[in-house]
Amino acid sequence: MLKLTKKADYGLMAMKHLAEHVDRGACSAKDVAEAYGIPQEALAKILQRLAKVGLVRSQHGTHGGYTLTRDPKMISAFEVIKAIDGPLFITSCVTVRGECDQTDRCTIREPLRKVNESIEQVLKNIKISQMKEEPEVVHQKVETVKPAELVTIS
Amino acid sequence: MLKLTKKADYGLMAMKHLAEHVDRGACSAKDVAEAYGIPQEALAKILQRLAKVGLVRSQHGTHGGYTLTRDPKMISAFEVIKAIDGPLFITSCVTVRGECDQTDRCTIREPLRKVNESIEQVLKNIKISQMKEEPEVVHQKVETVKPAELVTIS
DNA sequence: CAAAATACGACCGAAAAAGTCGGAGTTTTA
DNA sequence: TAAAACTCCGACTTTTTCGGTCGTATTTTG
Repeated sequence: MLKLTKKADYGLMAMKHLAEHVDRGACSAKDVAEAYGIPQEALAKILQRLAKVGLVRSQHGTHGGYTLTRDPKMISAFEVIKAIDGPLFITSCVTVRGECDQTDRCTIREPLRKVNESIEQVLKNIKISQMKEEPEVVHQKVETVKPAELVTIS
Repeated sequence: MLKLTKKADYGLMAMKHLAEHVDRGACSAKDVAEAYGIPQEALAKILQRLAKVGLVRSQHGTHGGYTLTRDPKMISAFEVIKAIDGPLFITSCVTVRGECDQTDRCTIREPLRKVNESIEQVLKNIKISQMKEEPEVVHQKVETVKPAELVTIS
């Protein structure tokens, strides 16, 4: 629950790897897979999806592989995750159509949508270039819901 | 991916329902289930978990059911979700032991842990009493990671 | 005692996730 | 230029998780 898939995980690792090796030209799926102990074919499929949405460029043949198409400072974790796992929704109520598929009596749709937006914002703010161990933190404004004192029930 | 389970969804709906009917005494699982079109047995099991962790109090027998044990202003969505789905981790790398089970070569563990904390904070800040349609938003400080300009790779 | 409600565990089918296999396309090189 | 080496690409299978159901026992009320 509320967990990234391993594919998204792998994707982020791969993107970070590519970001660290921009000087060395293209990295093959095999290279990246071996570097982190990821099944090669699994990673290949992930990189294919990233290529499809244009986050990386693929190169066939000997010495081929994948390269970033953009500065890693300009690529957010959100983009990578979305490309691999599809649009993320915190709850089954919040679908692409903005509709609650099960019942129209669902009353928590809107507040959860706000939470969803907050999480999206967090993921959009972290970039591939920041994916290092022990990043420092700053205080930054993120949209969240009103404190309890201001909205009451019954 | 990054989605709440339906169980957690149901649990939040039920908690909100209980919060709106504190005056009417206990609500049975059947009542709540019928109100939102949720399978009764499924919801019962969820309410049992909430009872186990002390978020609601259960009452056997005729006119029995469940009641909140606390002011809904003091119950966060995080507590409810955690009770139902267990501790939430944004990635498979971040386990209870803080260890990456698959490989120690994982290099994105720490940044994702920070993201995880940010999301926890968002969920801790939203309370059951706020679970109404169209809540207004405010700007609030949430810990997030450093902007791209300040941390670079390679 | 009978009715109403919770408590608990086992079970099953469907859906999603994780991983595997064979094939197609490029580049290199002899 | 043709074969070999290397890589990407898409379909398929296995495994796990989720969602829901059923059955039985227990507790309380009328």
